[in-house]
Amino acid sequence: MNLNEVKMGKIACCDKNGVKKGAWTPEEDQILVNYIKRHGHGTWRSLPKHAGLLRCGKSCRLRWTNYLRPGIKRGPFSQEEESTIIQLHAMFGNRWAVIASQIPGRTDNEIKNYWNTHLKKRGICLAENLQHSLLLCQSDNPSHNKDQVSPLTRHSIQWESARLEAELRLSMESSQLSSSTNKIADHFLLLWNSEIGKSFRQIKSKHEDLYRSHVPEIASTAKFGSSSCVPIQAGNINNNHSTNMIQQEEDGYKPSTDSNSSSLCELSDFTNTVSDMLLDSPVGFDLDFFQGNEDGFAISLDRSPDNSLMF
DNA sequence: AACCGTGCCAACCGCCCGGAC
DNA sequence: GGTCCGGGCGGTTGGCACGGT
Repeated sequence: MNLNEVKMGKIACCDKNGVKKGAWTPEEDQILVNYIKRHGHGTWRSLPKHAGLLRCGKSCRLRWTNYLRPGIKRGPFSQEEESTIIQLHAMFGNRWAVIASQIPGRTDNEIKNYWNTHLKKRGICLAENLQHSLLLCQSDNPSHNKDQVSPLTRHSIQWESARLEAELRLSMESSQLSSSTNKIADHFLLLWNSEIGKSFRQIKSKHEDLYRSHVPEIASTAKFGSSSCVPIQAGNINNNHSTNMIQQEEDGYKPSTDSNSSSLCELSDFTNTVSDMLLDSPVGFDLDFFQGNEDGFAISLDRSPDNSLMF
């Protein structure tokens, strides 16, 4: 057992087999890189022996794919990458490999870590803050009648709170999805990368800009929510209006009929096209999975009407 | 200066899937 | 059809860094 393993706090159970564990040294990295450059990785299990490394093949593969492989992007995530992660996570849950495949230079491990340490926490904090704000508005201050709270604010809080809770719930439940969803995920990736997916993201951006410009108090704090951009209908929350975009408010805001209606038309067209594509799905899932309605369309990953994912 | 708590992230572990036999 | 094996994936662990007391 070497010093490094002692520092790592791990008893090298494989030491008796001559297999080293723990952090990789620069020397080991160099050996691995040189070998793969010359011979390719071949069979991972036999690689350590041929390369002269005292590691198991699995460890070599992990080190290569997550750290040494060319094209790995280090450093902080950009706004765009973050937004993509959130959107894809809303669709696929904890399927990090699928998400990573859409973000060049980032590994599944890195995305998983980023989600667990940054995004998930941010989502929970925001949801709690919003719920707290709502409670304060409604009960803590007797002189502060809830009717005096701006409908826009109240509606926004309800909306964001409900959506975040549902999004978090979905992320937890997604781990329980059956393997049949793999093919569904593939199909969604196809859509995501198509022109349709591209235009869908543009349309969504339009709605977000509209939303942000009229809900500054939410937009300024709701980085998670505003960038995730995948409003979700929460079934177990008492919010009667959460599925409707904010339409009428006391501050005189009147949504632009033109931009709204054209966006809705685009969304409607998008929905129809997607439905057509999904009819060709090799998986054969029923269309309860993907429903259109007057509010737009919904993707119900668990096929429960109470947990639909609203676009 | 020492200790403690917390966040980050590289690495490990165990399970699962698909291909070969 | 059953078994074995390699590889991939997601969850978890634990050392390090850093800030607060």
